[in-house]
Formats: sequence, structure tokens, C-alpha cells
Amino acid sequence: MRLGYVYSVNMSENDNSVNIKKKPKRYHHGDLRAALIKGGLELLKDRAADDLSLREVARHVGVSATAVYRHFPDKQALLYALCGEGAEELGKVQMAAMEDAGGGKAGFEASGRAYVYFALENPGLYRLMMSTRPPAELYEKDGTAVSGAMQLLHQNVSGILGMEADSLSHKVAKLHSWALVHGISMLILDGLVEPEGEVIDALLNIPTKDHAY
Amino acid sequence: MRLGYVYSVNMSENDNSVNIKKKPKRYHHGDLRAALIKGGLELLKDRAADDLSLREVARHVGVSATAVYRHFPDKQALLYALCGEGAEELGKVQMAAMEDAGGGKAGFEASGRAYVYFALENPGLYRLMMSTRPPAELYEKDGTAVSGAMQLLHQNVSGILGMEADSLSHKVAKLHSWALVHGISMLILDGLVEPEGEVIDALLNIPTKDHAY
DNA sequence: TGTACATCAGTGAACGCGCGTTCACTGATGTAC
DNA sequence: TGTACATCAGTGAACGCGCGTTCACTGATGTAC
Repeated sequence: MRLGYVYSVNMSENDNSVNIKKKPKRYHHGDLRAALIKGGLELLKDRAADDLSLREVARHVGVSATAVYRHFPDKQALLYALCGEGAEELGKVQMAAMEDAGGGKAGFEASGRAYVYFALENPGLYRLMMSTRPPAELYEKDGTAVSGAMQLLHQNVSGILGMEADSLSHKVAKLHSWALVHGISMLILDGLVEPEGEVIDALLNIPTKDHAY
Repeated sequence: MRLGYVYSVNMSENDNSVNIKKKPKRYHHGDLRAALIKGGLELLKDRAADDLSLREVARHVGVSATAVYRHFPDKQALLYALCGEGAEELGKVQMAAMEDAGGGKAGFEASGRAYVYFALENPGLYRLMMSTRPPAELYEKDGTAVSGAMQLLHQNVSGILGMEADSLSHKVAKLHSWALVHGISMLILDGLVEPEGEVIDALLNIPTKDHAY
């Protein structure tokens, strides 16, 4: 059955002929835009890579490929929108994790764990976010789909670790944290490391003087 | 000019006609195999991604796409060979860095730096190595193109950090080291972090009790 | 309330592209006599 | 040393594929009167 149609069956009044009409599905007020984003996210959930095709998303939603062009100027714009969703979601889970852990250093660590688990649960989306440089309009800060996470990290390194902004140690601590969570995420997503919660959790603490290696 | 031919020009003896013959280039004893690998590595040097096509490699070497099939059963086999070269090279630079630094902990740290610089200098190849799971015949240990590096890491965590093999802290330290160098590499390759040697070097020390964060 | 009409969100056909791979072939090389 | 021949590393044409994008179109929706 062709998904892109709604079939209506009418029986004629005078004779007994049956009239099957197919009419294009109709989405109101940007529903299809939302559906395309939702569909794209669903597809990215189920795959390890970020090789999403426009036609595939349209197919998944049950709409012709050309319909996408009513809502996005081109494929890239659709991908940007997906990145935007991902950025928002990542920001949310990180903030929630911080608050759940009561803020402070424990909160900082929790946000790191949330980052990794977000990546593991959204392999395709996470990869897409990391490999896409959206245009400045979308992310004014630094032109990345993880700018929210970066901002949070920046604040935490200043506020919680107490490092002077833009000092070398501040930069180092920032890179350290990000590289660690990103590295773990990617190694697991690429199948190079087994995802062992015990090991991950043990690692995702901020090293301190009394941290035992 | 079509690269895949060698042109020979003969002037006829009796009349003045000129005879231009094109004949296929001929590679002896696996020369083309080596040339294809070399060409593939060259292409991977110049690109950020690992989206190498068989036709592109053949084109670059100046040979028809089908010629590749005389030396590799399929595209995947060519990619595996490239991974093999990368693995060997990575192992070499890491060992060299360790020895140059006089072994021990300084050597371990140096090998980490060598790892990152290898990744930065070979973006496409590094990505390919991390995203490819070669068949067991190629890498018996763990089926990755970085198994040499992993082996070295394993030994160092045992030997230099003195951790009991397969203990939790051994696993954690291993993941920590790898995630850090891999994370830094990927963040820079993906353009999310500026490559600042000062910051990288400051970070690429093994955390110790007196390490100041 | 009914009608005429502009709008615009869908449609399928078609385009050109590069890809991996197969095919039948050709002609240079190396070997046996 | 010269000749006949098998081998095999190349060739270009062709295949089917999925892709992003363009095009002219259709018909449901919402609006003005």
C-alpha cells in the first residue's frame, strides 16, 4: 500500500459502481515539518551512522521525496533541524542530571555521565551533531550543535572547578572533560570498546588529588 | 591525456605515415597493488572524511576502476589494506615516541601524544581505521585496526602504571587513556576544538596525585 | 449560506550524478620446446 | 635463438542502484463576496 495516499471508497448512488479515490495525505500548519523531524530522529535512533538520506526520511514518513522541499530548502536544512533537536535534548538531559545530583561537583560529574548516555542512546543523531557545522543563525555562539553543552561546560569549569576563564588550566580542564566524554562515547559507538557501565561510571568522575588511579 | 595508457609513436619505414599506439600501462609483480594502497593513503591524507571510493583511488593512480579487481576481491579489501598500513604506521610512531622519551611514564605520555599527532596528520586514514572492523584474519587480537596500539596501551597500563591485568582500575585506566587521546583527536578533526599544541600537551600527561587541575 | 477563486502542500516523472561490480575483450609477458 | 602458446593484468562498455533536486501538475483548503 502506498503510504502517501488516503484512500476513500464511494459507492455510486444510481448504479452499483464502486469508486476508489486516492488523495494525497494532507498535513496542516507545518505538521509535515514536525513529522519529518520526528521521522528523521527515529531513523537516526536505529542506526550507528549518520548517513541519512532525504528520500529515506520522506519514505519513512510516508510522503514523496519532493514534499520535503515544501518545508526545507534542501537536505542540509533538514539535517540542521535534526541537529537543533538533538542540541536541545542534550542540553535538557544534562541540566536535569545536574539538578538531580544536587549541583556542585557531583552535578558536574552527573552531567558528564548524562552526555555519554545521550550519545549511546542516540548514535546516529550524536554523530550527526558532531560532524555538522550548522550555519551561524542556528547556533550563534560557536557554530556547533553542541554549543549548549559547551556553554554549560564552560560555566562549570569556572564555577565548580573554580578556574579563571580563558586561563590555560581552564582550557585544559575543559578539553579534558569534553575529550573524555566524547572519547568514551565514540569508542563505544564505533564498537572499539565494550559498554561496561561499571568502567564508564568509575571513569566519569573529575580527577581530584585523592582520586585513585 | 588518458593516464592509463603509454603512447608509443612509430614512423613507418616505407611511407611517411605516423603510427601512434596506445598500450595499457603494465605493473609487474604487484606494483599496482602497492600503487593503489599508496594512492589511497594519499587521498586519505587530503580529506577530513573516510568516504573513499574505489573509482576515485583507481582514477588517482591512473588506472581503470576494473583493474583494482585484479588485486583486491572488492572495495572492502582495499580499505582493509589501507587500515593495515595505518595500523603499522601508528604502531611505529608510537614505539618511536616511547623510545625517544626514554620509556617509562614519560615514554607512555609521549606515545599518547604521538597517537594524537598521527590522527591529526592522517585525518581520513584515522577515521577509516576507527570505523572499520577488519576481518579476523587481518587483526587476530581484537578485530580492530588499532589493535597494536591497544596492545601497547595494555602493556603500559600494566607495566608502567603497575596495575593488575583485567582489574577494574586497569580497565578504567586503559579506557581513560584511550578515550582521552581519541576524544582530543576526534574533537579537533571534527572542527569542534582548535588544535592548540600548548593545551594538548598540557592535557596529555597521565594524571597523578600531584597533577594540578 | 453558497460560490468563485487564489493559494499552496502535496504528487510522479525525470534529470544527471557517482558509485560498486560484471562482462567480454586484448595484448604484453613469460615459458616450453 | 626463434616460435607457439598459455597466462593474466589491463581495458571500456554496461548494469542497476540510490541519491538530491527540478519540473509541471493537481486538487484540497481557506477566503472574499
